[in-house]
Amino acid sequence: MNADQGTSPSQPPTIYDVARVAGVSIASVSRVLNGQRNPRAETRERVLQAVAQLGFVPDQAARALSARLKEVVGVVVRRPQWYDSSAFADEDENLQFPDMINRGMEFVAQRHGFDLLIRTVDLDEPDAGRHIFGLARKSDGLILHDRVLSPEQLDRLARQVPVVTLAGAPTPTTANVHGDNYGGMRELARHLIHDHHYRTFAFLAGHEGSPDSLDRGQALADEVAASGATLLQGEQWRGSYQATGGAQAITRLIADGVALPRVIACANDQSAMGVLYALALHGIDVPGEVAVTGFDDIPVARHLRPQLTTVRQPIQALGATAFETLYSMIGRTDPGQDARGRDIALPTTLVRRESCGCTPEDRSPVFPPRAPALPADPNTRQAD
Amino acid sequence: MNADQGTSPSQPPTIYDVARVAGVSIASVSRVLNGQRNPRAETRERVLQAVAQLGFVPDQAARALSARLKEVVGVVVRRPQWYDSSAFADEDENLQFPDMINRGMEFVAQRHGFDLLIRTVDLDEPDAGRHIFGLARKSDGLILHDRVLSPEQLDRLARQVPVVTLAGAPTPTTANVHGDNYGGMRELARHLIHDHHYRTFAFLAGHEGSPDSLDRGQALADEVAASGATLLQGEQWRGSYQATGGAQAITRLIADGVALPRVIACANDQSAMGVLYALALHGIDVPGEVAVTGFDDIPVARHLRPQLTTVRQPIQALGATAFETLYSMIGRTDPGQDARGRDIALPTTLVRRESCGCTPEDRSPVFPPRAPALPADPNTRQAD
DNA sequence: CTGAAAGCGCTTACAG
DNA sequence: CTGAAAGCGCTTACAG
Repeated sequence: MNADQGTSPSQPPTIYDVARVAGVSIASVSRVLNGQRNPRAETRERVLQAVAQLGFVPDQAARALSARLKEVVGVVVRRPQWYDSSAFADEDENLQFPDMINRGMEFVAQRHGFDLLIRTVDLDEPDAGRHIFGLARKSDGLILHDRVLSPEQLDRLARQVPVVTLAGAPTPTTANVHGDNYGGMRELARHLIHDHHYRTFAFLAGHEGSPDSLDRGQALADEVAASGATLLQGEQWRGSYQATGGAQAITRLIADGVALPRVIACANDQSAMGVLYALALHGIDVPGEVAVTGFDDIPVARHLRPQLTTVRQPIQALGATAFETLYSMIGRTDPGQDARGRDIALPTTLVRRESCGCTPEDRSPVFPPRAPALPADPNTRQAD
Repeated sequence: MNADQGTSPSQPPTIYDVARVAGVSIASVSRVLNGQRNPRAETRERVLQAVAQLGFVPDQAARALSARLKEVVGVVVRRPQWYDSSAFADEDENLQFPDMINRGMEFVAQRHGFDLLIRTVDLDEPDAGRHIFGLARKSDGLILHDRVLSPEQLDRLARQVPVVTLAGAPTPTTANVHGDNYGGMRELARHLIHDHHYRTFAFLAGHEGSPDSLDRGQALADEVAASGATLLQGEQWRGSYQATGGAQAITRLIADGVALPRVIACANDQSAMGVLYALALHGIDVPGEVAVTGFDDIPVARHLRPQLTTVRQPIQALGATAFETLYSMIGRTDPGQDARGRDIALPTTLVRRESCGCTPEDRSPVFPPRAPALPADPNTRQAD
């Protein structure tokens, strides 16, 4: 008899419809739905009944406008850049790492009723910054992966909305979350130097200016210097955090007739994948002739041949921590004891597999679980 | 002198601020920003000037409420389920496939000014459905990965908001997008049967009831039957679309002393990864003793040893097509010639690598590009 | 405990 | 071409 009967997409019911059916005011409907000020049992009952009958779910744009809270966090991921953009439009290469971080964010975000608005930006694009400011107006706060804004833009953005960066550096108005790059690479370097007695090294860097890459490279350089070993240097050891970048760098070095070092320590696992690929193509044995290591311990690292020795970052925890940090900044007007300005480092662990020259003693018949992927919920006594 | 000067997070400017600074009405501001009804050059000039000066960006919640368009699409991804949820909390295993699809969606979504609100749902959770309906009120439409709703729920949802499914089945009120599962697996099966002359097969299925898995299994079964070869059957050949599921299935079969078939065709690449892993653990040579194949051609497939023979799906195009289809349904009240009820299949291609027994002739020194990942923009004459 | 009303920040007929 | 005003669907002081 009414419009709701048709099969065509009818307008969803509004709070007015619920109020009418329940015979109460919209204020009462709002109150029972938001658990405010204990409505009378009967009122509550009638409202709930009407809500169920109509299948009412509040429109979140209206709610956001009124409550000044969207319950949405914007996430900006950097789109990989290419040396040769036409031949390698295969951007999916490095999907894994940022996506695992996002998964960690999402997990904790859900516990707070938040959703993630994900946006990939191409830094080559002229107004990448404008898109990020636009995203900010669809969200309550922003999490930025890996340097997507200039310091000036970042400052201007952080003045309008809470911002947390990943793999960046904290500013007075933003917080930063990262893995313990220096400590992780130091542990790996010591293993290579003292346990394996390797003497010549190269660090295949990530993209230019990346703080993660800088810290990792510095740790390796320091340990190599301390032990009197040799570190090859130069722009030819610049990668891109991608498999293609790693493969191309090695291919070029070999083509140029450069003597390879005993160890190639890569800025991340993706690069190492490309390096392994290129070395295999040229018949160079890993780890027999050249040892290769990564950083991150993305899930595929253990599926490579040889299995990749790497430094495990608590990838999902990075995302979870970034979200929790941002969440603590949202809706807070007092710039008092909040997270702004903090630099949060999460511990890493060395994972020795085969590509460094180790022989794993015990291989479990199934995949080793990636222990505590996420921190316990600090806001809940009991997991639900 | 005014509040904007401080370093504390000040309120972003509103359209009223812009109107005041420009000396015009908010209606005029709105008009120049939305390109409506050609405002006078001088008006336009003053507004733009004020906008730039204040760094004004419209609040999207307010815009959404007023314009009845959020420019947000909700994407629901299914969270993997585990046989043993405690030991394998390593959910990142199958991240790649859905995330690549999402990347394809995002790419075209950006061209329309849309963002993606991504939500992972745990089907074991009691009210997974409620969360999806909640997501719907934050979006203009929903894209559902791989069966996350019962047919009844789906119908109720589709009545309120446009819905496109991936790897599902179309309904009178929803559209579905999928790869050509049957055709792809048929081509692979014929290659295995007629080129390699294999005679015993097993199909490691995906999770129960998955239309993708069903279609792929059926294609294999049909070809095997047509050639008089043998297909092993039974619940022990049930996987989960995850590497862990594949590894466990094989480990269990071997423990049970079951004779392995000459070929294990897996429902997807992730499962094949786990199968390769488990076979290697038991010293079984691939493809010498057992050939293994996948489906999807996710980027790591070529990095496995042996390189994985598989059926390539146009993964990002699946996402892009899903978005375009949904987009065509948004804001459309006439249920006329729209996409509802359509089932859109995208072509697949066989990728012969090593795991089936082939020897790749030419390996390019770099990664072969994944040709046209995305369809051209039908709404733009010239790529920008 | 509950309702009438104001207000969140926009867009868009409606007049002029 | 432009402004005053209504309205999008909620939440939340403010009265009662």
